[in-house]
Amino acid sequence: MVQEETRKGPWTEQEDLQLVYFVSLFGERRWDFIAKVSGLNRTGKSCRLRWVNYLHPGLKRGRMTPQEERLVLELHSRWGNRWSRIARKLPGRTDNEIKNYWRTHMRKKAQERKRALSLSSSSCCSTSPNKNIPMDLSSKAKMEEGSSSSDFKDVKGKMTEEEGVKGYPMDRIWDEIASSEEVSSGLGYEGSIEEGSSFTCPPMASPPWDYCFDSLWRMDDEEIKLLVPFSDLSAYNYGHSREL
DNA sequence: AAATCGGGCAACCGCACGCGG
DNA sequence: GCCGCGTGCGGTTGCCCGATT
Repeated sequence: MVQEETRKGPWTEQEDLQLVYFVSLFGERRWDFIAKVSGLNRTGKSCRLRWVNYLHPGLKRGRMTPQEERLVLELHSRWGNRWSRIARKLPGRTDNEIKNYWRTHMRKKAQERKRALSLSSSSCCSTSPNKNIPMDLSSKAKMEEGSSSSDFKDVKGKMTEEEGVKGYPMDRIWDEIASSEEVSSGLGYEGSIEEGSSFTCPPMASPPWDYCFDSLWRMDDEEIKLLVPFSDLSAYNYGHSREL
């Protein structure tokens, strides 16, 4: 018998149902095993991803709240692109979701700044760069010029190879975009996010996290301490079914 | 009304890490 | 110590759909 080719692409409702059923039977582990016994012609990785990003019962749907947006900004300025780590601070949100949010958010910001730059460059000179825009303008301009039809991802790929070597790593650019955004939004994160500081942040509206019994959003002691101002600790006092 | 563009998001890929044999 | 396997993570791609022209 010829082995059927592994399926790729969007999941069907039937596949979702199958996956949910088998996960309920065997738990959130042994994804290869689940992929096999379920009869889904998917890889274990694909099953896991589908579960984590879409089918998990604790997932929150819909737009990010302003509180979540601020938190993402704050945590990204602290940790960089550690999406999974950031996601653990946002119960109900996945790393993928946050990553996507950040990308589009930053793309928007980059476009706005590009617009602002082109406006200011017509009336202003290059000798007195705006202090709120710490980025090397030539690098930035290059970066954005290269983005025909504003396809930022391509630019980013190039930056890591070309610009990055020249001493302007993409991460730094993203950080600077973010930090300038923080400054401009008057949030003044800089002082409060130092390691060991009090890390104050506006309290999040406490969502009904009680249903998050599983381990997607576990956190270690240090992280819990960090988060105490945000939400009632007891919300995280659920049983963990798996170790990390 | 049709074509084009851009944002949002789901999913894939490759690499790294941890663990057991 | 090495190897293979399972899993997690970050980066990237491609599709869908609403907005705009």
